[in-house]
Amino acid sequence: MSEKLTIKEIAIKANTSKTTVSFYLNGKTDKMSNDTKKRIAKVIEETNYRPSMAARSLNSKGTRLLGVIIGDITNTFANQIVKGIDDLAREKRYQLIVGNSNYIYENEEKYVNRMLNMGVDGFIVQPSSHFHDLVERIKEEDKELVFIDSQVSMNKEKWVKTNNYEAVLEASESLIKLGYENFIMLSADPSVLSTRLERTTGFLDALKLANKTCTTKIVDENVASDEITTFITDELKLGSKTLIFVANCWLLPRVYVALKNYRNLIPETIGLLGFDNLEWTNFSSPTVSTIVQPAYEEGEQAAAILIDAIENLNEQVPNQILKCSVNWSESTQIK
Amino acid sequence: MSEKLTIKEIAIKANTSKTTVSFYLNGKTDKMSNDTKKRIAKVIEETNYRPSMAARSLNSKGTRLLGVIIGDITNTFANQIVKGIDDLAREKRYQLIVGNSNYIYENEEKYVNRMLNMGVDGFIVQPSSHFHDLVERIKEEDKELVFIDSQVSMNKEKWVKTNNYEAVLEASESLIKLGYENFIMLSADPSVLSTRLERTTGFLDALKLANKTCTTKIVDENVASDEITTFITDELKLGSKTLIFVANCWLLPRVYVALKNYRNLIPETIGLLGFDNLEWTNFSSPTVSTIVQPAYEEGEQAAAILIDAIENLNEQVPNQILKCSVNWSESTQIK
DNA sequence: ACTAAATAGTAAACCTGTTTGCTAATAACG
DNA sequence: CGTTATTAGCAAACAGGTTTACTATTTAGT
Repeated sequence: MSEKLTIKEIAIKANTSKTTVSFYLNGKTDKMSNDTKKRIAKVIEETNYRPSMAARSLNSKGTRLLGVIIGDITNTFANQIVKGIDDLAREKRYQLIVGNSNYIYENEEKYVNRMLNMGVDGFIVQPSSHFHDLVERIKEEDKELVFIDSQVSMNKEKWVKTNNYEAVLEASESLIKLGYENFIMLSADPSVLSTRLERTTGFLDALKLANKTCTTKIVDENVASDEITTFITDELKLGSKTLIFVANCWLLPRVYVALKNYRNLIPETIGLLGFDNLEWTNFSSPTVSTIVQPAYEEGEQAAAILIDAIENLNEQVPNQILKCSVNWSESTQIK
Repeated sequence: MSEKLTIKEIAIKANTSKTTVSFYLNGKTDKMSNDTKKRIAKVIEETNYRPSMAARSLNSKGTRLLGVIIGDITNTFANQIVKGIDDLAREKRYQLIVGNSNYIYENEEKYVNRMLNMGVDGFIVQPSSHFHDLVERIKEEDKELVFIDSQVSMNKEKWVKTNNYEAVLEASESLIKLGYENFIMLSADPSVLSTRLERTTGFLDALKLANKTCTTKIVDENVASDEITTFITDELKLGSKTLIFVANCWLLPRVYVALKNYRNLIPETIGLLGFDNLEWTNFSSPTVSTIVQPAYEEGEQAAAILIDAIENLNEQVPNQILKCSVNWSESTQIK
């Protein structure tokens, strides 16, 4: 079927030239008679003509594509971020290309290259700590970059994040006051993601201020549930009030399962504090207290900053720190 | 900085012609001396040259972009589908562009147009019932299309789905045998999505076979929780065993909350059967029985079929019906 | 040794829009 | 009325690759 129509055919049908049609399509209609405009509009309408993006972006006018690289899109937090980005991007007529890095440098590199290939106008990245080298590559090609959630260098880049450190510090302090004596922290490798480091440091600093110590376990996503269960069981010094802080949302369910036989001790003897707005923590018994990040807003902000940079406006304030809130629930006593 | 290099410069540096470099880039190296190959490889390596996708796809060679249009990316089911598609696509060097339709025709249309603009090589779509008109538009442009989850016309299109009807029918029948007398069904509008219709029909057919009747409530995503709570409360004829079937994953938490004051009656007096693999149903108390679709596999299959069609291979069998399983849990008695 | 076939490589046309530089035609001005 | 300024519009060059059609050089075959 589709003899795919080109701007040339439109021009012929509208009895004008390619140039004029092109101007029309790009809104440069100031030097154009109403009659011509109408003729072109009519033909475009009738033929349902849509210009080829490929040909357009050949002239390096930009592709209206944004590259989004995020650690794990299957978790709710990342999901909401992307939704926030997408909603704003769509409003501004940009389209997302999303990549899942699993926080692995090789994947980040692969996506950066691919997205540069495709001619994205800019990047929003939740970077692993190794992303550093890729920043240069992106800058070499004059593409804009906004970090989200985590960051690599505070210096020159644009970013949006949440106050992980302060939020954990404050929440921990208020829990310490409730009389917990024994502390356990579980986290994924803090050297991989700056937010992880902020969270673990926040917790440890709170303990330090209160002269408490803590047992820490660093795990990765492949950790066996058994291993966590064994660890938790070993570390629970029953009799002394224990607070368990789980720094990553995907880790929380595993810890929760490990606590299966101790649920009746929650929250009096065992306190549990997690991260992020997970649907199930509202339905579990007991429900779980979590520190909640404004993920959707984070995404919106990042998109606004990026698009602003791409279009050379200077309206958005870069580098925003958004505040977390705490969803106090049954797994911790309330002050 | 970046004097962006073109194939011409590479050719000059490698002391050869554009043509030869182009052939090299596309793997047409059969008629090429090893020496030439090495020279080109070296220059590309040194300069970190990457050809412009825009220029490439101008020659209508395809963009290696796949358009994915899905109802609601924030639910786990859709998420797993997209992950399945993405994993396979990445393996085959395709890139996804994902759009959220919210099951609304206008959004579907917008995304189809935009993705056609961008020159995607094909579509994977979870279509609303109104998608019909867009099928033609896609076919007019000779793009491939694979429906996933839902479908519009059984006739000519390719699709991958799960056996919603049979799964619901069987699960319901086995529950009816346990002695439930009173039946409640909640669903989103079945006329919008074919899977919804299959599920509701499956449930009603099971009841019909057993000579039972059912109270049905059709809601949309904006329904107030209060409304559901009131409905549930009104319909629960305590004393007679009641089975509640919730046909949509996003609806289940709202119903669950509505049952707050009746949880001790579960599962003896009240049975609850939901849909999809939701993390929280494993942590709630009681845990919830759900019919689980093999979402990730569905995505993989769809991607395999689509890519197969794009590349004109005929290796994949189109039109697969994957089997659901049931995650029997505490919200229903077990046979 | 001489033709036919295979090999290695290239110049030029092409894909579809955008942008530049120029030309008529009309309007404004003195 | 003649000259300049403005308006409306177009031909041609261009963007960065791919593909076609053709040439020159070897190799193979008899």
